Amino acid sequence: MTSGKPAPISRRERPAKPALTREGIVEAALEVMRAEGLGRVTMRRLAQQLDTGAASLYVYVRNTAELHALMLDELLAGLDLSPVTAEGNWRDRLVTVLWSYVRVLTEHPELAQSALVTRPSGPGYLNLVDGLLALLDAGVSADRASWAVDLLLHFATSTAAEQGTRQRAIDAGEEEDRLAETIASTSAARYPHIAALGLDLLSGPGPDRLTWGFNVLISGILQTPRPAPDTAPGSA
Amino acid sequence: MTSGKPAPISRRERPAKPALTREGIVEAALEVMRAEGLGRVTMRRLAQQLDTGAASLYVYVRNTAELHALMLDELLAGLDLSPVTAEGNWRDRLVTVLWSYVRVLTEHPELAQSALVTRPSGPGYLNLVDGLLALLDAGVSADRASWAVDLLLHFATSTAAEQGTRQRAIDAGEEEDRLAETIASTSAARYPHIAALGLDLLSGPGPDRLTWGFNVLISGILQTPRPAPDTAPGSA
DNA sequence: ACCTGAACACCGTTCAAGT
DNA sequence: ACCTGAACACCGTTCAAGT
Repeated sequence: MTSGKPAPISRRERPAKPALTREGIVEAALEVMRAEGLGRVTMRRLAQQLDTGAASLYVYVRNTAELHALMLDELLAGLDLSPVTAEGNWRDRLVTVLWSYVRVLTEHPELAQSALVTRPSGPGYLNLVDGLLALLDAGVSADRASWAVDLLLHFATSTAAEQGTRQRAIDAGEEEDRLAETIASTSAARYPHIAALGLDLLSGPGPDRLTWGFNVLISGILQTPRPAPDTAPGSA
Repeated sequence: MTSGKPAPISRRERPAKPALTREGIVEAALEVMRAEGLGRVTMRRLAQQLDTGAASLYVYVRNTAELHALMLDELLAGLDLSPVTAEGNWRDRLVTVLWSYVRVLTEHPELAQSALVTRPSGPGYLNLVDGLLALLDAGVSADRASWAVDLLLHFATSTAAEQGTRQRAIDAGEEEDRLAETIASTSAARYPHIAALGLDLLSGPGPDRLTWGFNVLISGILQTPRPAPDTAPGSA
């Protein structure tokens, strides 16, 4: 992706065997993921890709969870944060940045899922958070921005995790069908409100819905102050 | 670990060997989960618990994902939905029900994670959705309630998934420490807004924060109409 | 119809031993 | 210091064969 490495070890020929580095491992992992999905990014498969043994990877990466976190951060480092400093309505710019975050995660939905469990902490993530805070600065106080950024990213991440994995999962659509069937066959007596809504309930998280969600969150944030700390604020 | 196994095979005595059923399997799975965590609820471990072979389970359960969904629905069926029909402010009652949902999921956080991927569709879930719709009915139009219930459950589920798994994950706290360290050592130049907030950024999703989140969502929902369908509404 | 053993094709992680 | 093979302790799922 960056630049062509000029044949590092190569005793004579060989595709290179690029000498293990943390960065190289992460890059290879992203490659495998793009080609075969995160499910195939296992230590063993990855070692094979790098022409080494699985055990070697543990010199550079603590475990699979850390590997995933590194992969995600690499992706986040590629985000376009220019809207942060652009002209125009801060709300619109905020939504734009959030959308670009969701877009990245939706392309690699399994990573989104792992981000839900292991909170990222790399430079890519910190950059994003800092940008979002800058945008929120225009609209809310700092303490509220702190919770707000968490809420917004949380929503964005979990939406991506949900959507994406669902596309792939369980033979695409079968699940949807099952739910649709359930709703259709549901006695209006047992679940009256669901029956009344019918299929609208699963119109699914299209783009409209995500944008609506962002707007709900932002409006809500603007209207809801943080509660005053009740117990001593410094209590560990 | 649990108790001394009292002579297992015995053709005469025996605790019963309860004859496999879908319900029995789910129940046993919940037992194993409560005792050893969802990570240990594997087909093989479960089969062992039920004194049979792993292959036998596939007669009753399509795969591991379905098993997890069944387990979750069983848990949801136990929710207290009485606030739905109680007296009082609908917003408060809505938050109460959502809180009870989160409480269940937080006790079994790994299930929350799986719920994010495989949308539940059992009676327990439908019951909950119907109840939430009933509550929302007091405040918003039906079409908005449809999206709202999704958004609220989504937030609740992912919060539980995040919190819970994080407690266990990566040696409890190490990750937090790492992030805190990063923030502390962060040059205020590179991430000025993060530096300005300092540790408040990771004050963590305590109860206050979840309640704040629900209030943000509800306020936002009340203020944000669904967009008018732009393209032909019936387009597949 | 239900149940089973055995097999297939995998996993993450550790560790003693090599270079 | 880094790398490796081999081992440990597991997985989900399928399938032919039994009852």
